[in-house]
Amino acid sequence: MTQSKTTIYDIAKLRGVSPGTVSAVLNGTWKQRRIGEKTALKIQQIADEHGYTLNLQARGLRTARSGIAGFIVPVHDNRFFASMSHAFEAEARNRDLCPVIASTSRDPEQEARTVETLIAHAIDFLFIAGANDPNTVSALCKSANVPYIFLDLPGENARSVVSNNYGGAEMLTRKILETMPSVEDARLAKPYYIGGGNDDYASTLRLKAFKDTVLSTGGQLADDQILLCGYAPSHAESEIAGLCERLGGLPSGLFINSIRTFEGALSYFVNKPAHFFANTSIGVYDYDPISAFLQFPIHMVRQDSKGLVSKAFELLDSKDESARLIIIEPELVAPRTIYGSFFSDIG
Amino acid sequence: MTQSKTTIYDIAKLRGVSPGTVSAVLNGTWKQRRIGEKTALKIQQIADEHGYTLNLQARGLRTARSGIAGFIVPVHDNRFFASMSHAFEAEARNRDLCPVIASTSRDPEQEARTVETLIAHAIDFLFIAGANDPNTVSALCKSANVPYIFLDLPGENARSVVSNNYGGAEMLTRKILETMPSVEDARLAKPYYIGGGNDDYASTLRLKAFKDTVLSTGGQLADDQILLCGYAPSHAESEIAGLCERLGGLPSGLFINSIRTFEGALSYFVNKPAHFFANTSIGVYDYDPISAFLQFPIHMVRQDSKGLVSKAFELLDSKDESARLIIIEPELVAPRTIYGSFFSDIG
DNA sequence: ATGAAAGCGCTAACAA
DNA sequence: TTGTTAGCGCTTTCAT
Repeated sequence: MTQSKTTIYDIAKLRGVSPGTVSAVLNGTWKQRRIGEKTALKIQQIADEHGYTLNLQARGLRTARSGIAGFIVPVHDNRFFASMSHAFEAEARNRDLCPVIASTSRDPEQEARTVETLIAHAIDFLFIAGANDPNTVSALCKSANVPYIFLDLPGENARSVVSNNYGGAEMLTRKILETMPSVEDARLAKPYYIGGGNDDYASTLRLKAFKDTVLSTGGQLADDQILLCGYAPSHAESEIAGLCERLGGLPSGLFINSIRTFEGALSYFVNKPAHFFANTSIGVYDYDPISAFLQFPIHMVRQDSKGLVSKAFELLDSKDESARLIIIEPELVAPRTIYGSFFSDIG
Repeated sequence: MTQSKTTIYDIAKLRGVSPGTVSAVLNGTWKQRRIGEKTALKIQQIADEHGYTLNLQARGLRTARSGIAGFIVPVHDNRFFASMSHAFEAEARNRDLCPVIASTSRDPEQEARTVETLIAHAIDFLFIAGANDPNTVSALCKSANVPYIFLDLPGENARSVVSNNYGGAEMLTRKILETMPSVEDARLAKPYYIGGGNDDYASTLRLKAFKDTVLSTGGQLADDQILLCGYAPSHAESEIAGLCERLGGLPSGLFINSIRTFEGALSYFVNKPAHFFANTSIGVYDYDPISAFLQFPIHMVRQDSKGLVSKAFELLDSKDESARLIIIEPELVAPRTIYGSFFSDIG
């Protein structure tokens, strides 16, 4: 493999035509350039024989576009974002673009660098899901004149498509309140909220919805009902262990803010007997298909990842570039718990 | 935003120096070019003020490399592949490369097109996980002189890093056989295998390991113990429903070939009472954290996605380009089922 | 310590 | 119906 790559010049020379002709043939514009079919065929054939491969960097340099559609996610190993990636890929392919997906590990600096790199590759447009530093992203895209849309987490003064965190949390809280068994012990007879913080966009809205809904339905709400322990499963585990020990059992209602928090809770639950779960109603703000089959019923909120992506593409198509926020409704998923005979009344 | 992008020429003119100088300053080679520090600083400043952004396509065209590391996965929304993507991103970033991840939806044609596109962008190297048509991928990369490594599914005559499917399935089968409760009914007292096909690389090995292990431990093995129903959860659901109806219950051993097959099985299990699961031992060839907490114990195999990726990078670094197959061991994950009191003896 | 200039491979406007 | 040519923005060798 000492021979360097074949270019249109090589082919032109081989066939005794001009590079321009070869170019036209190879990129499909030869009909409008009214190039003879025999020439075209022959050129194609030579290209194939010599294993010609297009140099997209050269084309991109010339045309000032790359045909790349960029998508940035915080992490790949997360159902919600992975599902968005999937939808993004499909639609980008539909449009004959090359989807390029990058992740930032939630690091603002890496986010900025990634955006810069993508811009430097002359991407056609950029979607950013769960941005860490929306303002910087906005500034970079704007100055490079690259169309961009935020997903899941909105940017100020930019086009954004987000999930209805408030509405979803309200639904979930209502469901928990509805199905909360009545218990004697006053300290147990209250809904608790666990997981995440109050600093990120989504969690702030969810927590507010939880509070509003509890209060508006005449429930009590004290500070000790809110356990902000971040997203790490291990923290959630110790936090919920502490709670259950303080209270002497599971509270009758539990709003769990993410699937990772839930995993932590499960680690604590693992040693508990079945009756431990008899007097509680649990909701998780996230979706996982297997959680639906646990021995106790879990109410889950599934965000519409496909819907988010497809709306973002609609926004991109509408030439209206004014900032606007589109809100997509999530869905409440009922438990499918195996314990039909036991819990079905509160399912 | 009518002004077009700033280039090194603009900056050169602004400062009254030559484009070459600006280039050297902006790409960090100015020290070895022995350019004055004051000049360098000034040029940097002008670049910043004018929002200069590098054009990587131009650089790539010139240098014939792009600084892009390519990774192809079949799908994004899958724990195993998502985890590999994550590891890939991290390591590529470590090396100051831009990680680009694309998926093919298991479509060989899309796979080929994606490889071509990435090659056309002059990627530095390519990893392909779960390739659909390894031979085509090999041919394309080889002819473009792009280093490439297969992951999870090996290519003929190419460097590959794969999971030990045979060994993993053997472990899992052994564990199932060990923990299989003894039952009266002869038709139930056998291990069954469900899910996938016998055409793809991984499944072939797993099935073979299952058969070998069952036979080598003196077990019986008839055709009806093997249910190849593909990967769709819905197929798995009806298949397992049929099986349980034929047998009058769950067999005492069940080898489930993938998490999606398992999801299908759960859909059938959902209406069953607890005693339905009393006399069975279930193993799943895949890992899911929440499955570990189901009411009946699930033995799982977790493939070492990080290990696969890191070995692939090692292979890339070793300049030895000869084809070789590296095998990574998966891990058997014990159940953490909540039913400690009930199933702990067979856990 | 810096400038000049060639050229990476392709496209597209203009000629012929 | 095809050829010619001028760049796209950057790097890099050779001058100075």
